[in-house]
Amino acid sequence: MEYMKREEIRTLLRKEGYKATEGRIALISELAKKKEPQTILSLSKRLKGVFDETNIYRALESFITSGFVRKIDFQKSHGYYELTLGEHHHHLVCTECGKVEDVDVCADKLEKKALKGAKSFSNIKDHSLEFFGVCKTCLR
Amino acid sequence: MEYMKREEIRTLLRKEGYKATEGRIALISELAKKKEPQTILSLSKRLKGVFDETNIYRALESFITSGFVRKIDFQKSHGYYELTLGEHHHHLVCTECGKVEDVDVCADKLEKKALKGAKSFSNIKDHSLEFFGVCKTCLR
DNA sequence: TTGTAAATGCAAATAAATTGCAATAACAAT
DNA sequence: ATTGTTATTGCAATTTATTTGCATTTACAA
Repeated sequence: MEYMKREEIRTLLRKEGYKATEGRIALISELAKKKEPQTILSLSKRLKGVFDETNIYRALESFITSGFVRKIDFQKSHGYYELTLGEHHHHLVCTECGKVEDVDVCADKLEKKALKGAKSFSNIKDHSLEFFGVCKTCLR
Repeated sequence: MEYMKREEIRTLLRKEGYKATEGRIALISELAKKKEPQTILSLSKRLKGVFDETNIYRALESFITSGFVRKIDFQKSHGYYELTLGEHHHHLVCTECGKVEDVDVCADKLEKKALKGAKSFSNIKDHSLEFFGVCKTCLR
């Protein structure tokens, strides 16, 4: 994801059964602009006057259910959100400054293995995988 | 972790540079009693009169820094915490009812691989890995 | 014992997420 | 194009989660 055309976003929304409103289009557009996961606060600042915080919460929650947005935990008291369109990927996060870098590893195989060993589950829909360390800058 | 002796907890705290206070001992003892990650709310109910919520937050935060507690994301608006003593493990979580099952897979190897490909990091200290699905009970 | 720094409890503040509801907009069906 | 229906929105108010400040207390080294 780098940039998404308005029509592309409208199509996505309709396909998932949503009305293609300005607010939701703008939200998805903002998510698509950056490849790092974003906070509600940051999104709501950039969507001021277009889509308020309450609705960002509501939209993101439903998008997560639909499966094209993912909530990510960076060990903070608030969540981070990103589109799951395109290549699914994971992150390496600096525990000092919060810097985020994408990593090109994935737990697909582990997911299969985990499902095999599972007692109470017959399916796994998704997984989260984040790595934590101290970045080179903070190391001094 | 199943159960930790008082002296064992005191030793751990001292080793990590903390004063072995009743509150912290009780907190760690509660964490050790269950193998599922626990919420602040649940902990603070069980520690009523012994260690208040504020201090549970403070203690857990410092224990995370020390490395023997981990905060886990189950896609809720609040955190879950567990001891990382003993075998490090991951979870399979029901997105409907919140049921948690331990899984016996780990991303150790992926961690090494991720570090190799990392640009801004020269070390990785930890990782989180959670699987999400719908449990058999909720499937009806 | 006792001094001292760390830890605690309590109150209050801030931040994050959720809910209710009347007004509005999207879009399917005319 | 117009209209009716229903999802969606904005706003205000709540609730829940987390953090901070500070005076008092406690652990423990000396």
